[in-house]
Amino acid sequence: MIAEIEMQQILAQRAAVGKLDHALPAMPKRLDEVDILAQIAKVADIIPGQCFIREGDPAAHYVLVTAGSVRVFKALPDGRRAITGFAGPGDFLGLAALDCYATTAEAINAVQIVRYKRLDMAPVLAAFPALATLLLVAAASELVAAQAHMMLLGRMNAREKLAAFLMGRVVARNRDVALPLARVDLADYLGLTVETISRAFGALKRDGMIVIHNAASITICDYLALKALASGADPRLARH
Amino acid sequence: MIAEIEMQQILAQRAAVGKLDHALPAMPKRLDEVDILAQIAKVADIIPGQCFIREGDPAAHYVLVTAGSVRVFKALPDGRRAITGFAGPGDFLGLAALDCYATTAEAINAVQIVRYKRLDMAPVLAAFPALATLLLVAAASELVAAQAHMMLLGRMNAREKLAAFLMGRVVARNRDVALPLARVDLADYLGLTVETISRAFGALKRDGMIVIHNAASITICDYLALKALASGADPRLARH
DNA sequence: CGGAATATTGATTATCATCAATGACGGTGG
DNA sequence: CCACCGTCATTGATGATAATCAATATTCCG
Repeated sequence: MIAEIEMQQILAQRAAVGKLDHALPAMPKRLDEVDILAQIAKVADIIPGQCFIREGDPAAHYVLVTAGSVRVFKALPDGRRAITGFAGPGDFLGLAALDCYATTAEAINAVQIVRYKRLDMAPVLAAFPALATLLLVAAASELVAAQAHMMLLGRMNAREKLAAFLMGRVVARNRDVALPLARVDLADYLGLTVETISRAFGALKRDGMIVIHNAASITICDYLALKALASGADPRLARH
Repeated sequence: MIAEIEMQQILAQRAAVGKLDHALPAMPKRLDEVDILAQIAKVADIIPGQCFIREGDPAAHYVLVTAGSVRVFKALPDGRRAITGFAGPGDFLGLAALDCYATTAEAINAVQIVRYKRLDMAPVLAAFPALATLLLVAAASELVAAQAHMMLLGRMNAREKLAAFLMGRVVARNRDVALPLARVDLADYLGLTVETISRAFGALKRDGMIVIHNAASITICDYLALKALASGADPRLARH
């Protein structure tokens, strides 16, 4: 859900290495930025399950994910959890923060990140406005995704939520969808329980919209029906 | 929910006038920005109920609200609606847009706006990086609010949602809360129906947390209890 | 004052959560 | 290689919460 800005990824990966790649002809104008960014960047490896951004902590860094998958969430005192999104290579974390981080970020598997000190960013942004534009686009993308998700959480039923999620994971025209996440995470992302997720999967299967190979892999059969469901054409389509 | 950046407001209001205010000593360094902004700004008056940003339309402008209240929402084909936020003077709209606007913006009452052509913004941002930072902060604020709202929509029950909304509308230590919006809007904002909103109000009243003067004005009695409810300390606190 | 729009209250139903049990999967160690 | 155990996913039975449908109250304006 967080925008994948490939240029940022390129910048960060080079920053991660800690030196410039003068040989790359595609973006010779960016070298200075990379140079400066590299100076304020720190690479870190995160082990699966580890949390590397904590809700409420002072927001000291922007964090770029360069490898692995991350779940981003908020939690209530009594343990209820809402996953606000997932992040992968090229995604920026820490954009949604003022003084403190608003969310917690946790590694789903082995993750590599690059931290940029926020304080040090100001002069960089001033020197390289294109970078500011990139950050702005990244923030805008997240915002667009967040708004779509608010509609999903507030106004869609279980089957529609699941259909929308599945549609969002379709790559190209391939109808095999991979679900590399646990049911708990899916539930906390869609605002449901694991049991309801299971039943919604079962319902979509019964209606011939999908085939379930196993918990982590399904195939879409009736693409149009699933799409109609996901787009909220009619809540009655989503019954039983 | 959308950040109120007073400097932006100042800039826009001056831009709206269409000329510079050389007499203001507080921010003499900003005059050039204002000058340029004024050239790409267009003021517009919006009558109550009118829609001035439409979901799906090409995102041609950034829009700054200078007067009045705005509701920002997404709609499904069958009419279901999710209000993603409200905007007032000083709030920026159109940040959450890539190619097209992701949401619709509608005037609740008489509204005045200033439109800035997106295309024309690029050189301005390049020339005045501080402006880019302001936009970034505005986007970050919206993002923080959006994430909090996702938690609310996905994981809170009706009474908690209402309590959280009320807490968010408390100004200073004043316990009189104004609700200048219709129940339908509140319902679409909290992901509930008007009936459930009514009953949740009734429940909070029965529990002695609030006093309801009329549909548009309540007073908080038990501030701590309401706050505990709003922060999601325990869902059982929210029963009956 | 009257009538429309809005809000509340009541009765019932639908959806989803909860509690509980079973089943599948994956890794470990015998 | 397979039995065992723990985790995760599914299925079932029941209950709670909120939606829906319907009827009244209230407010807002002309």
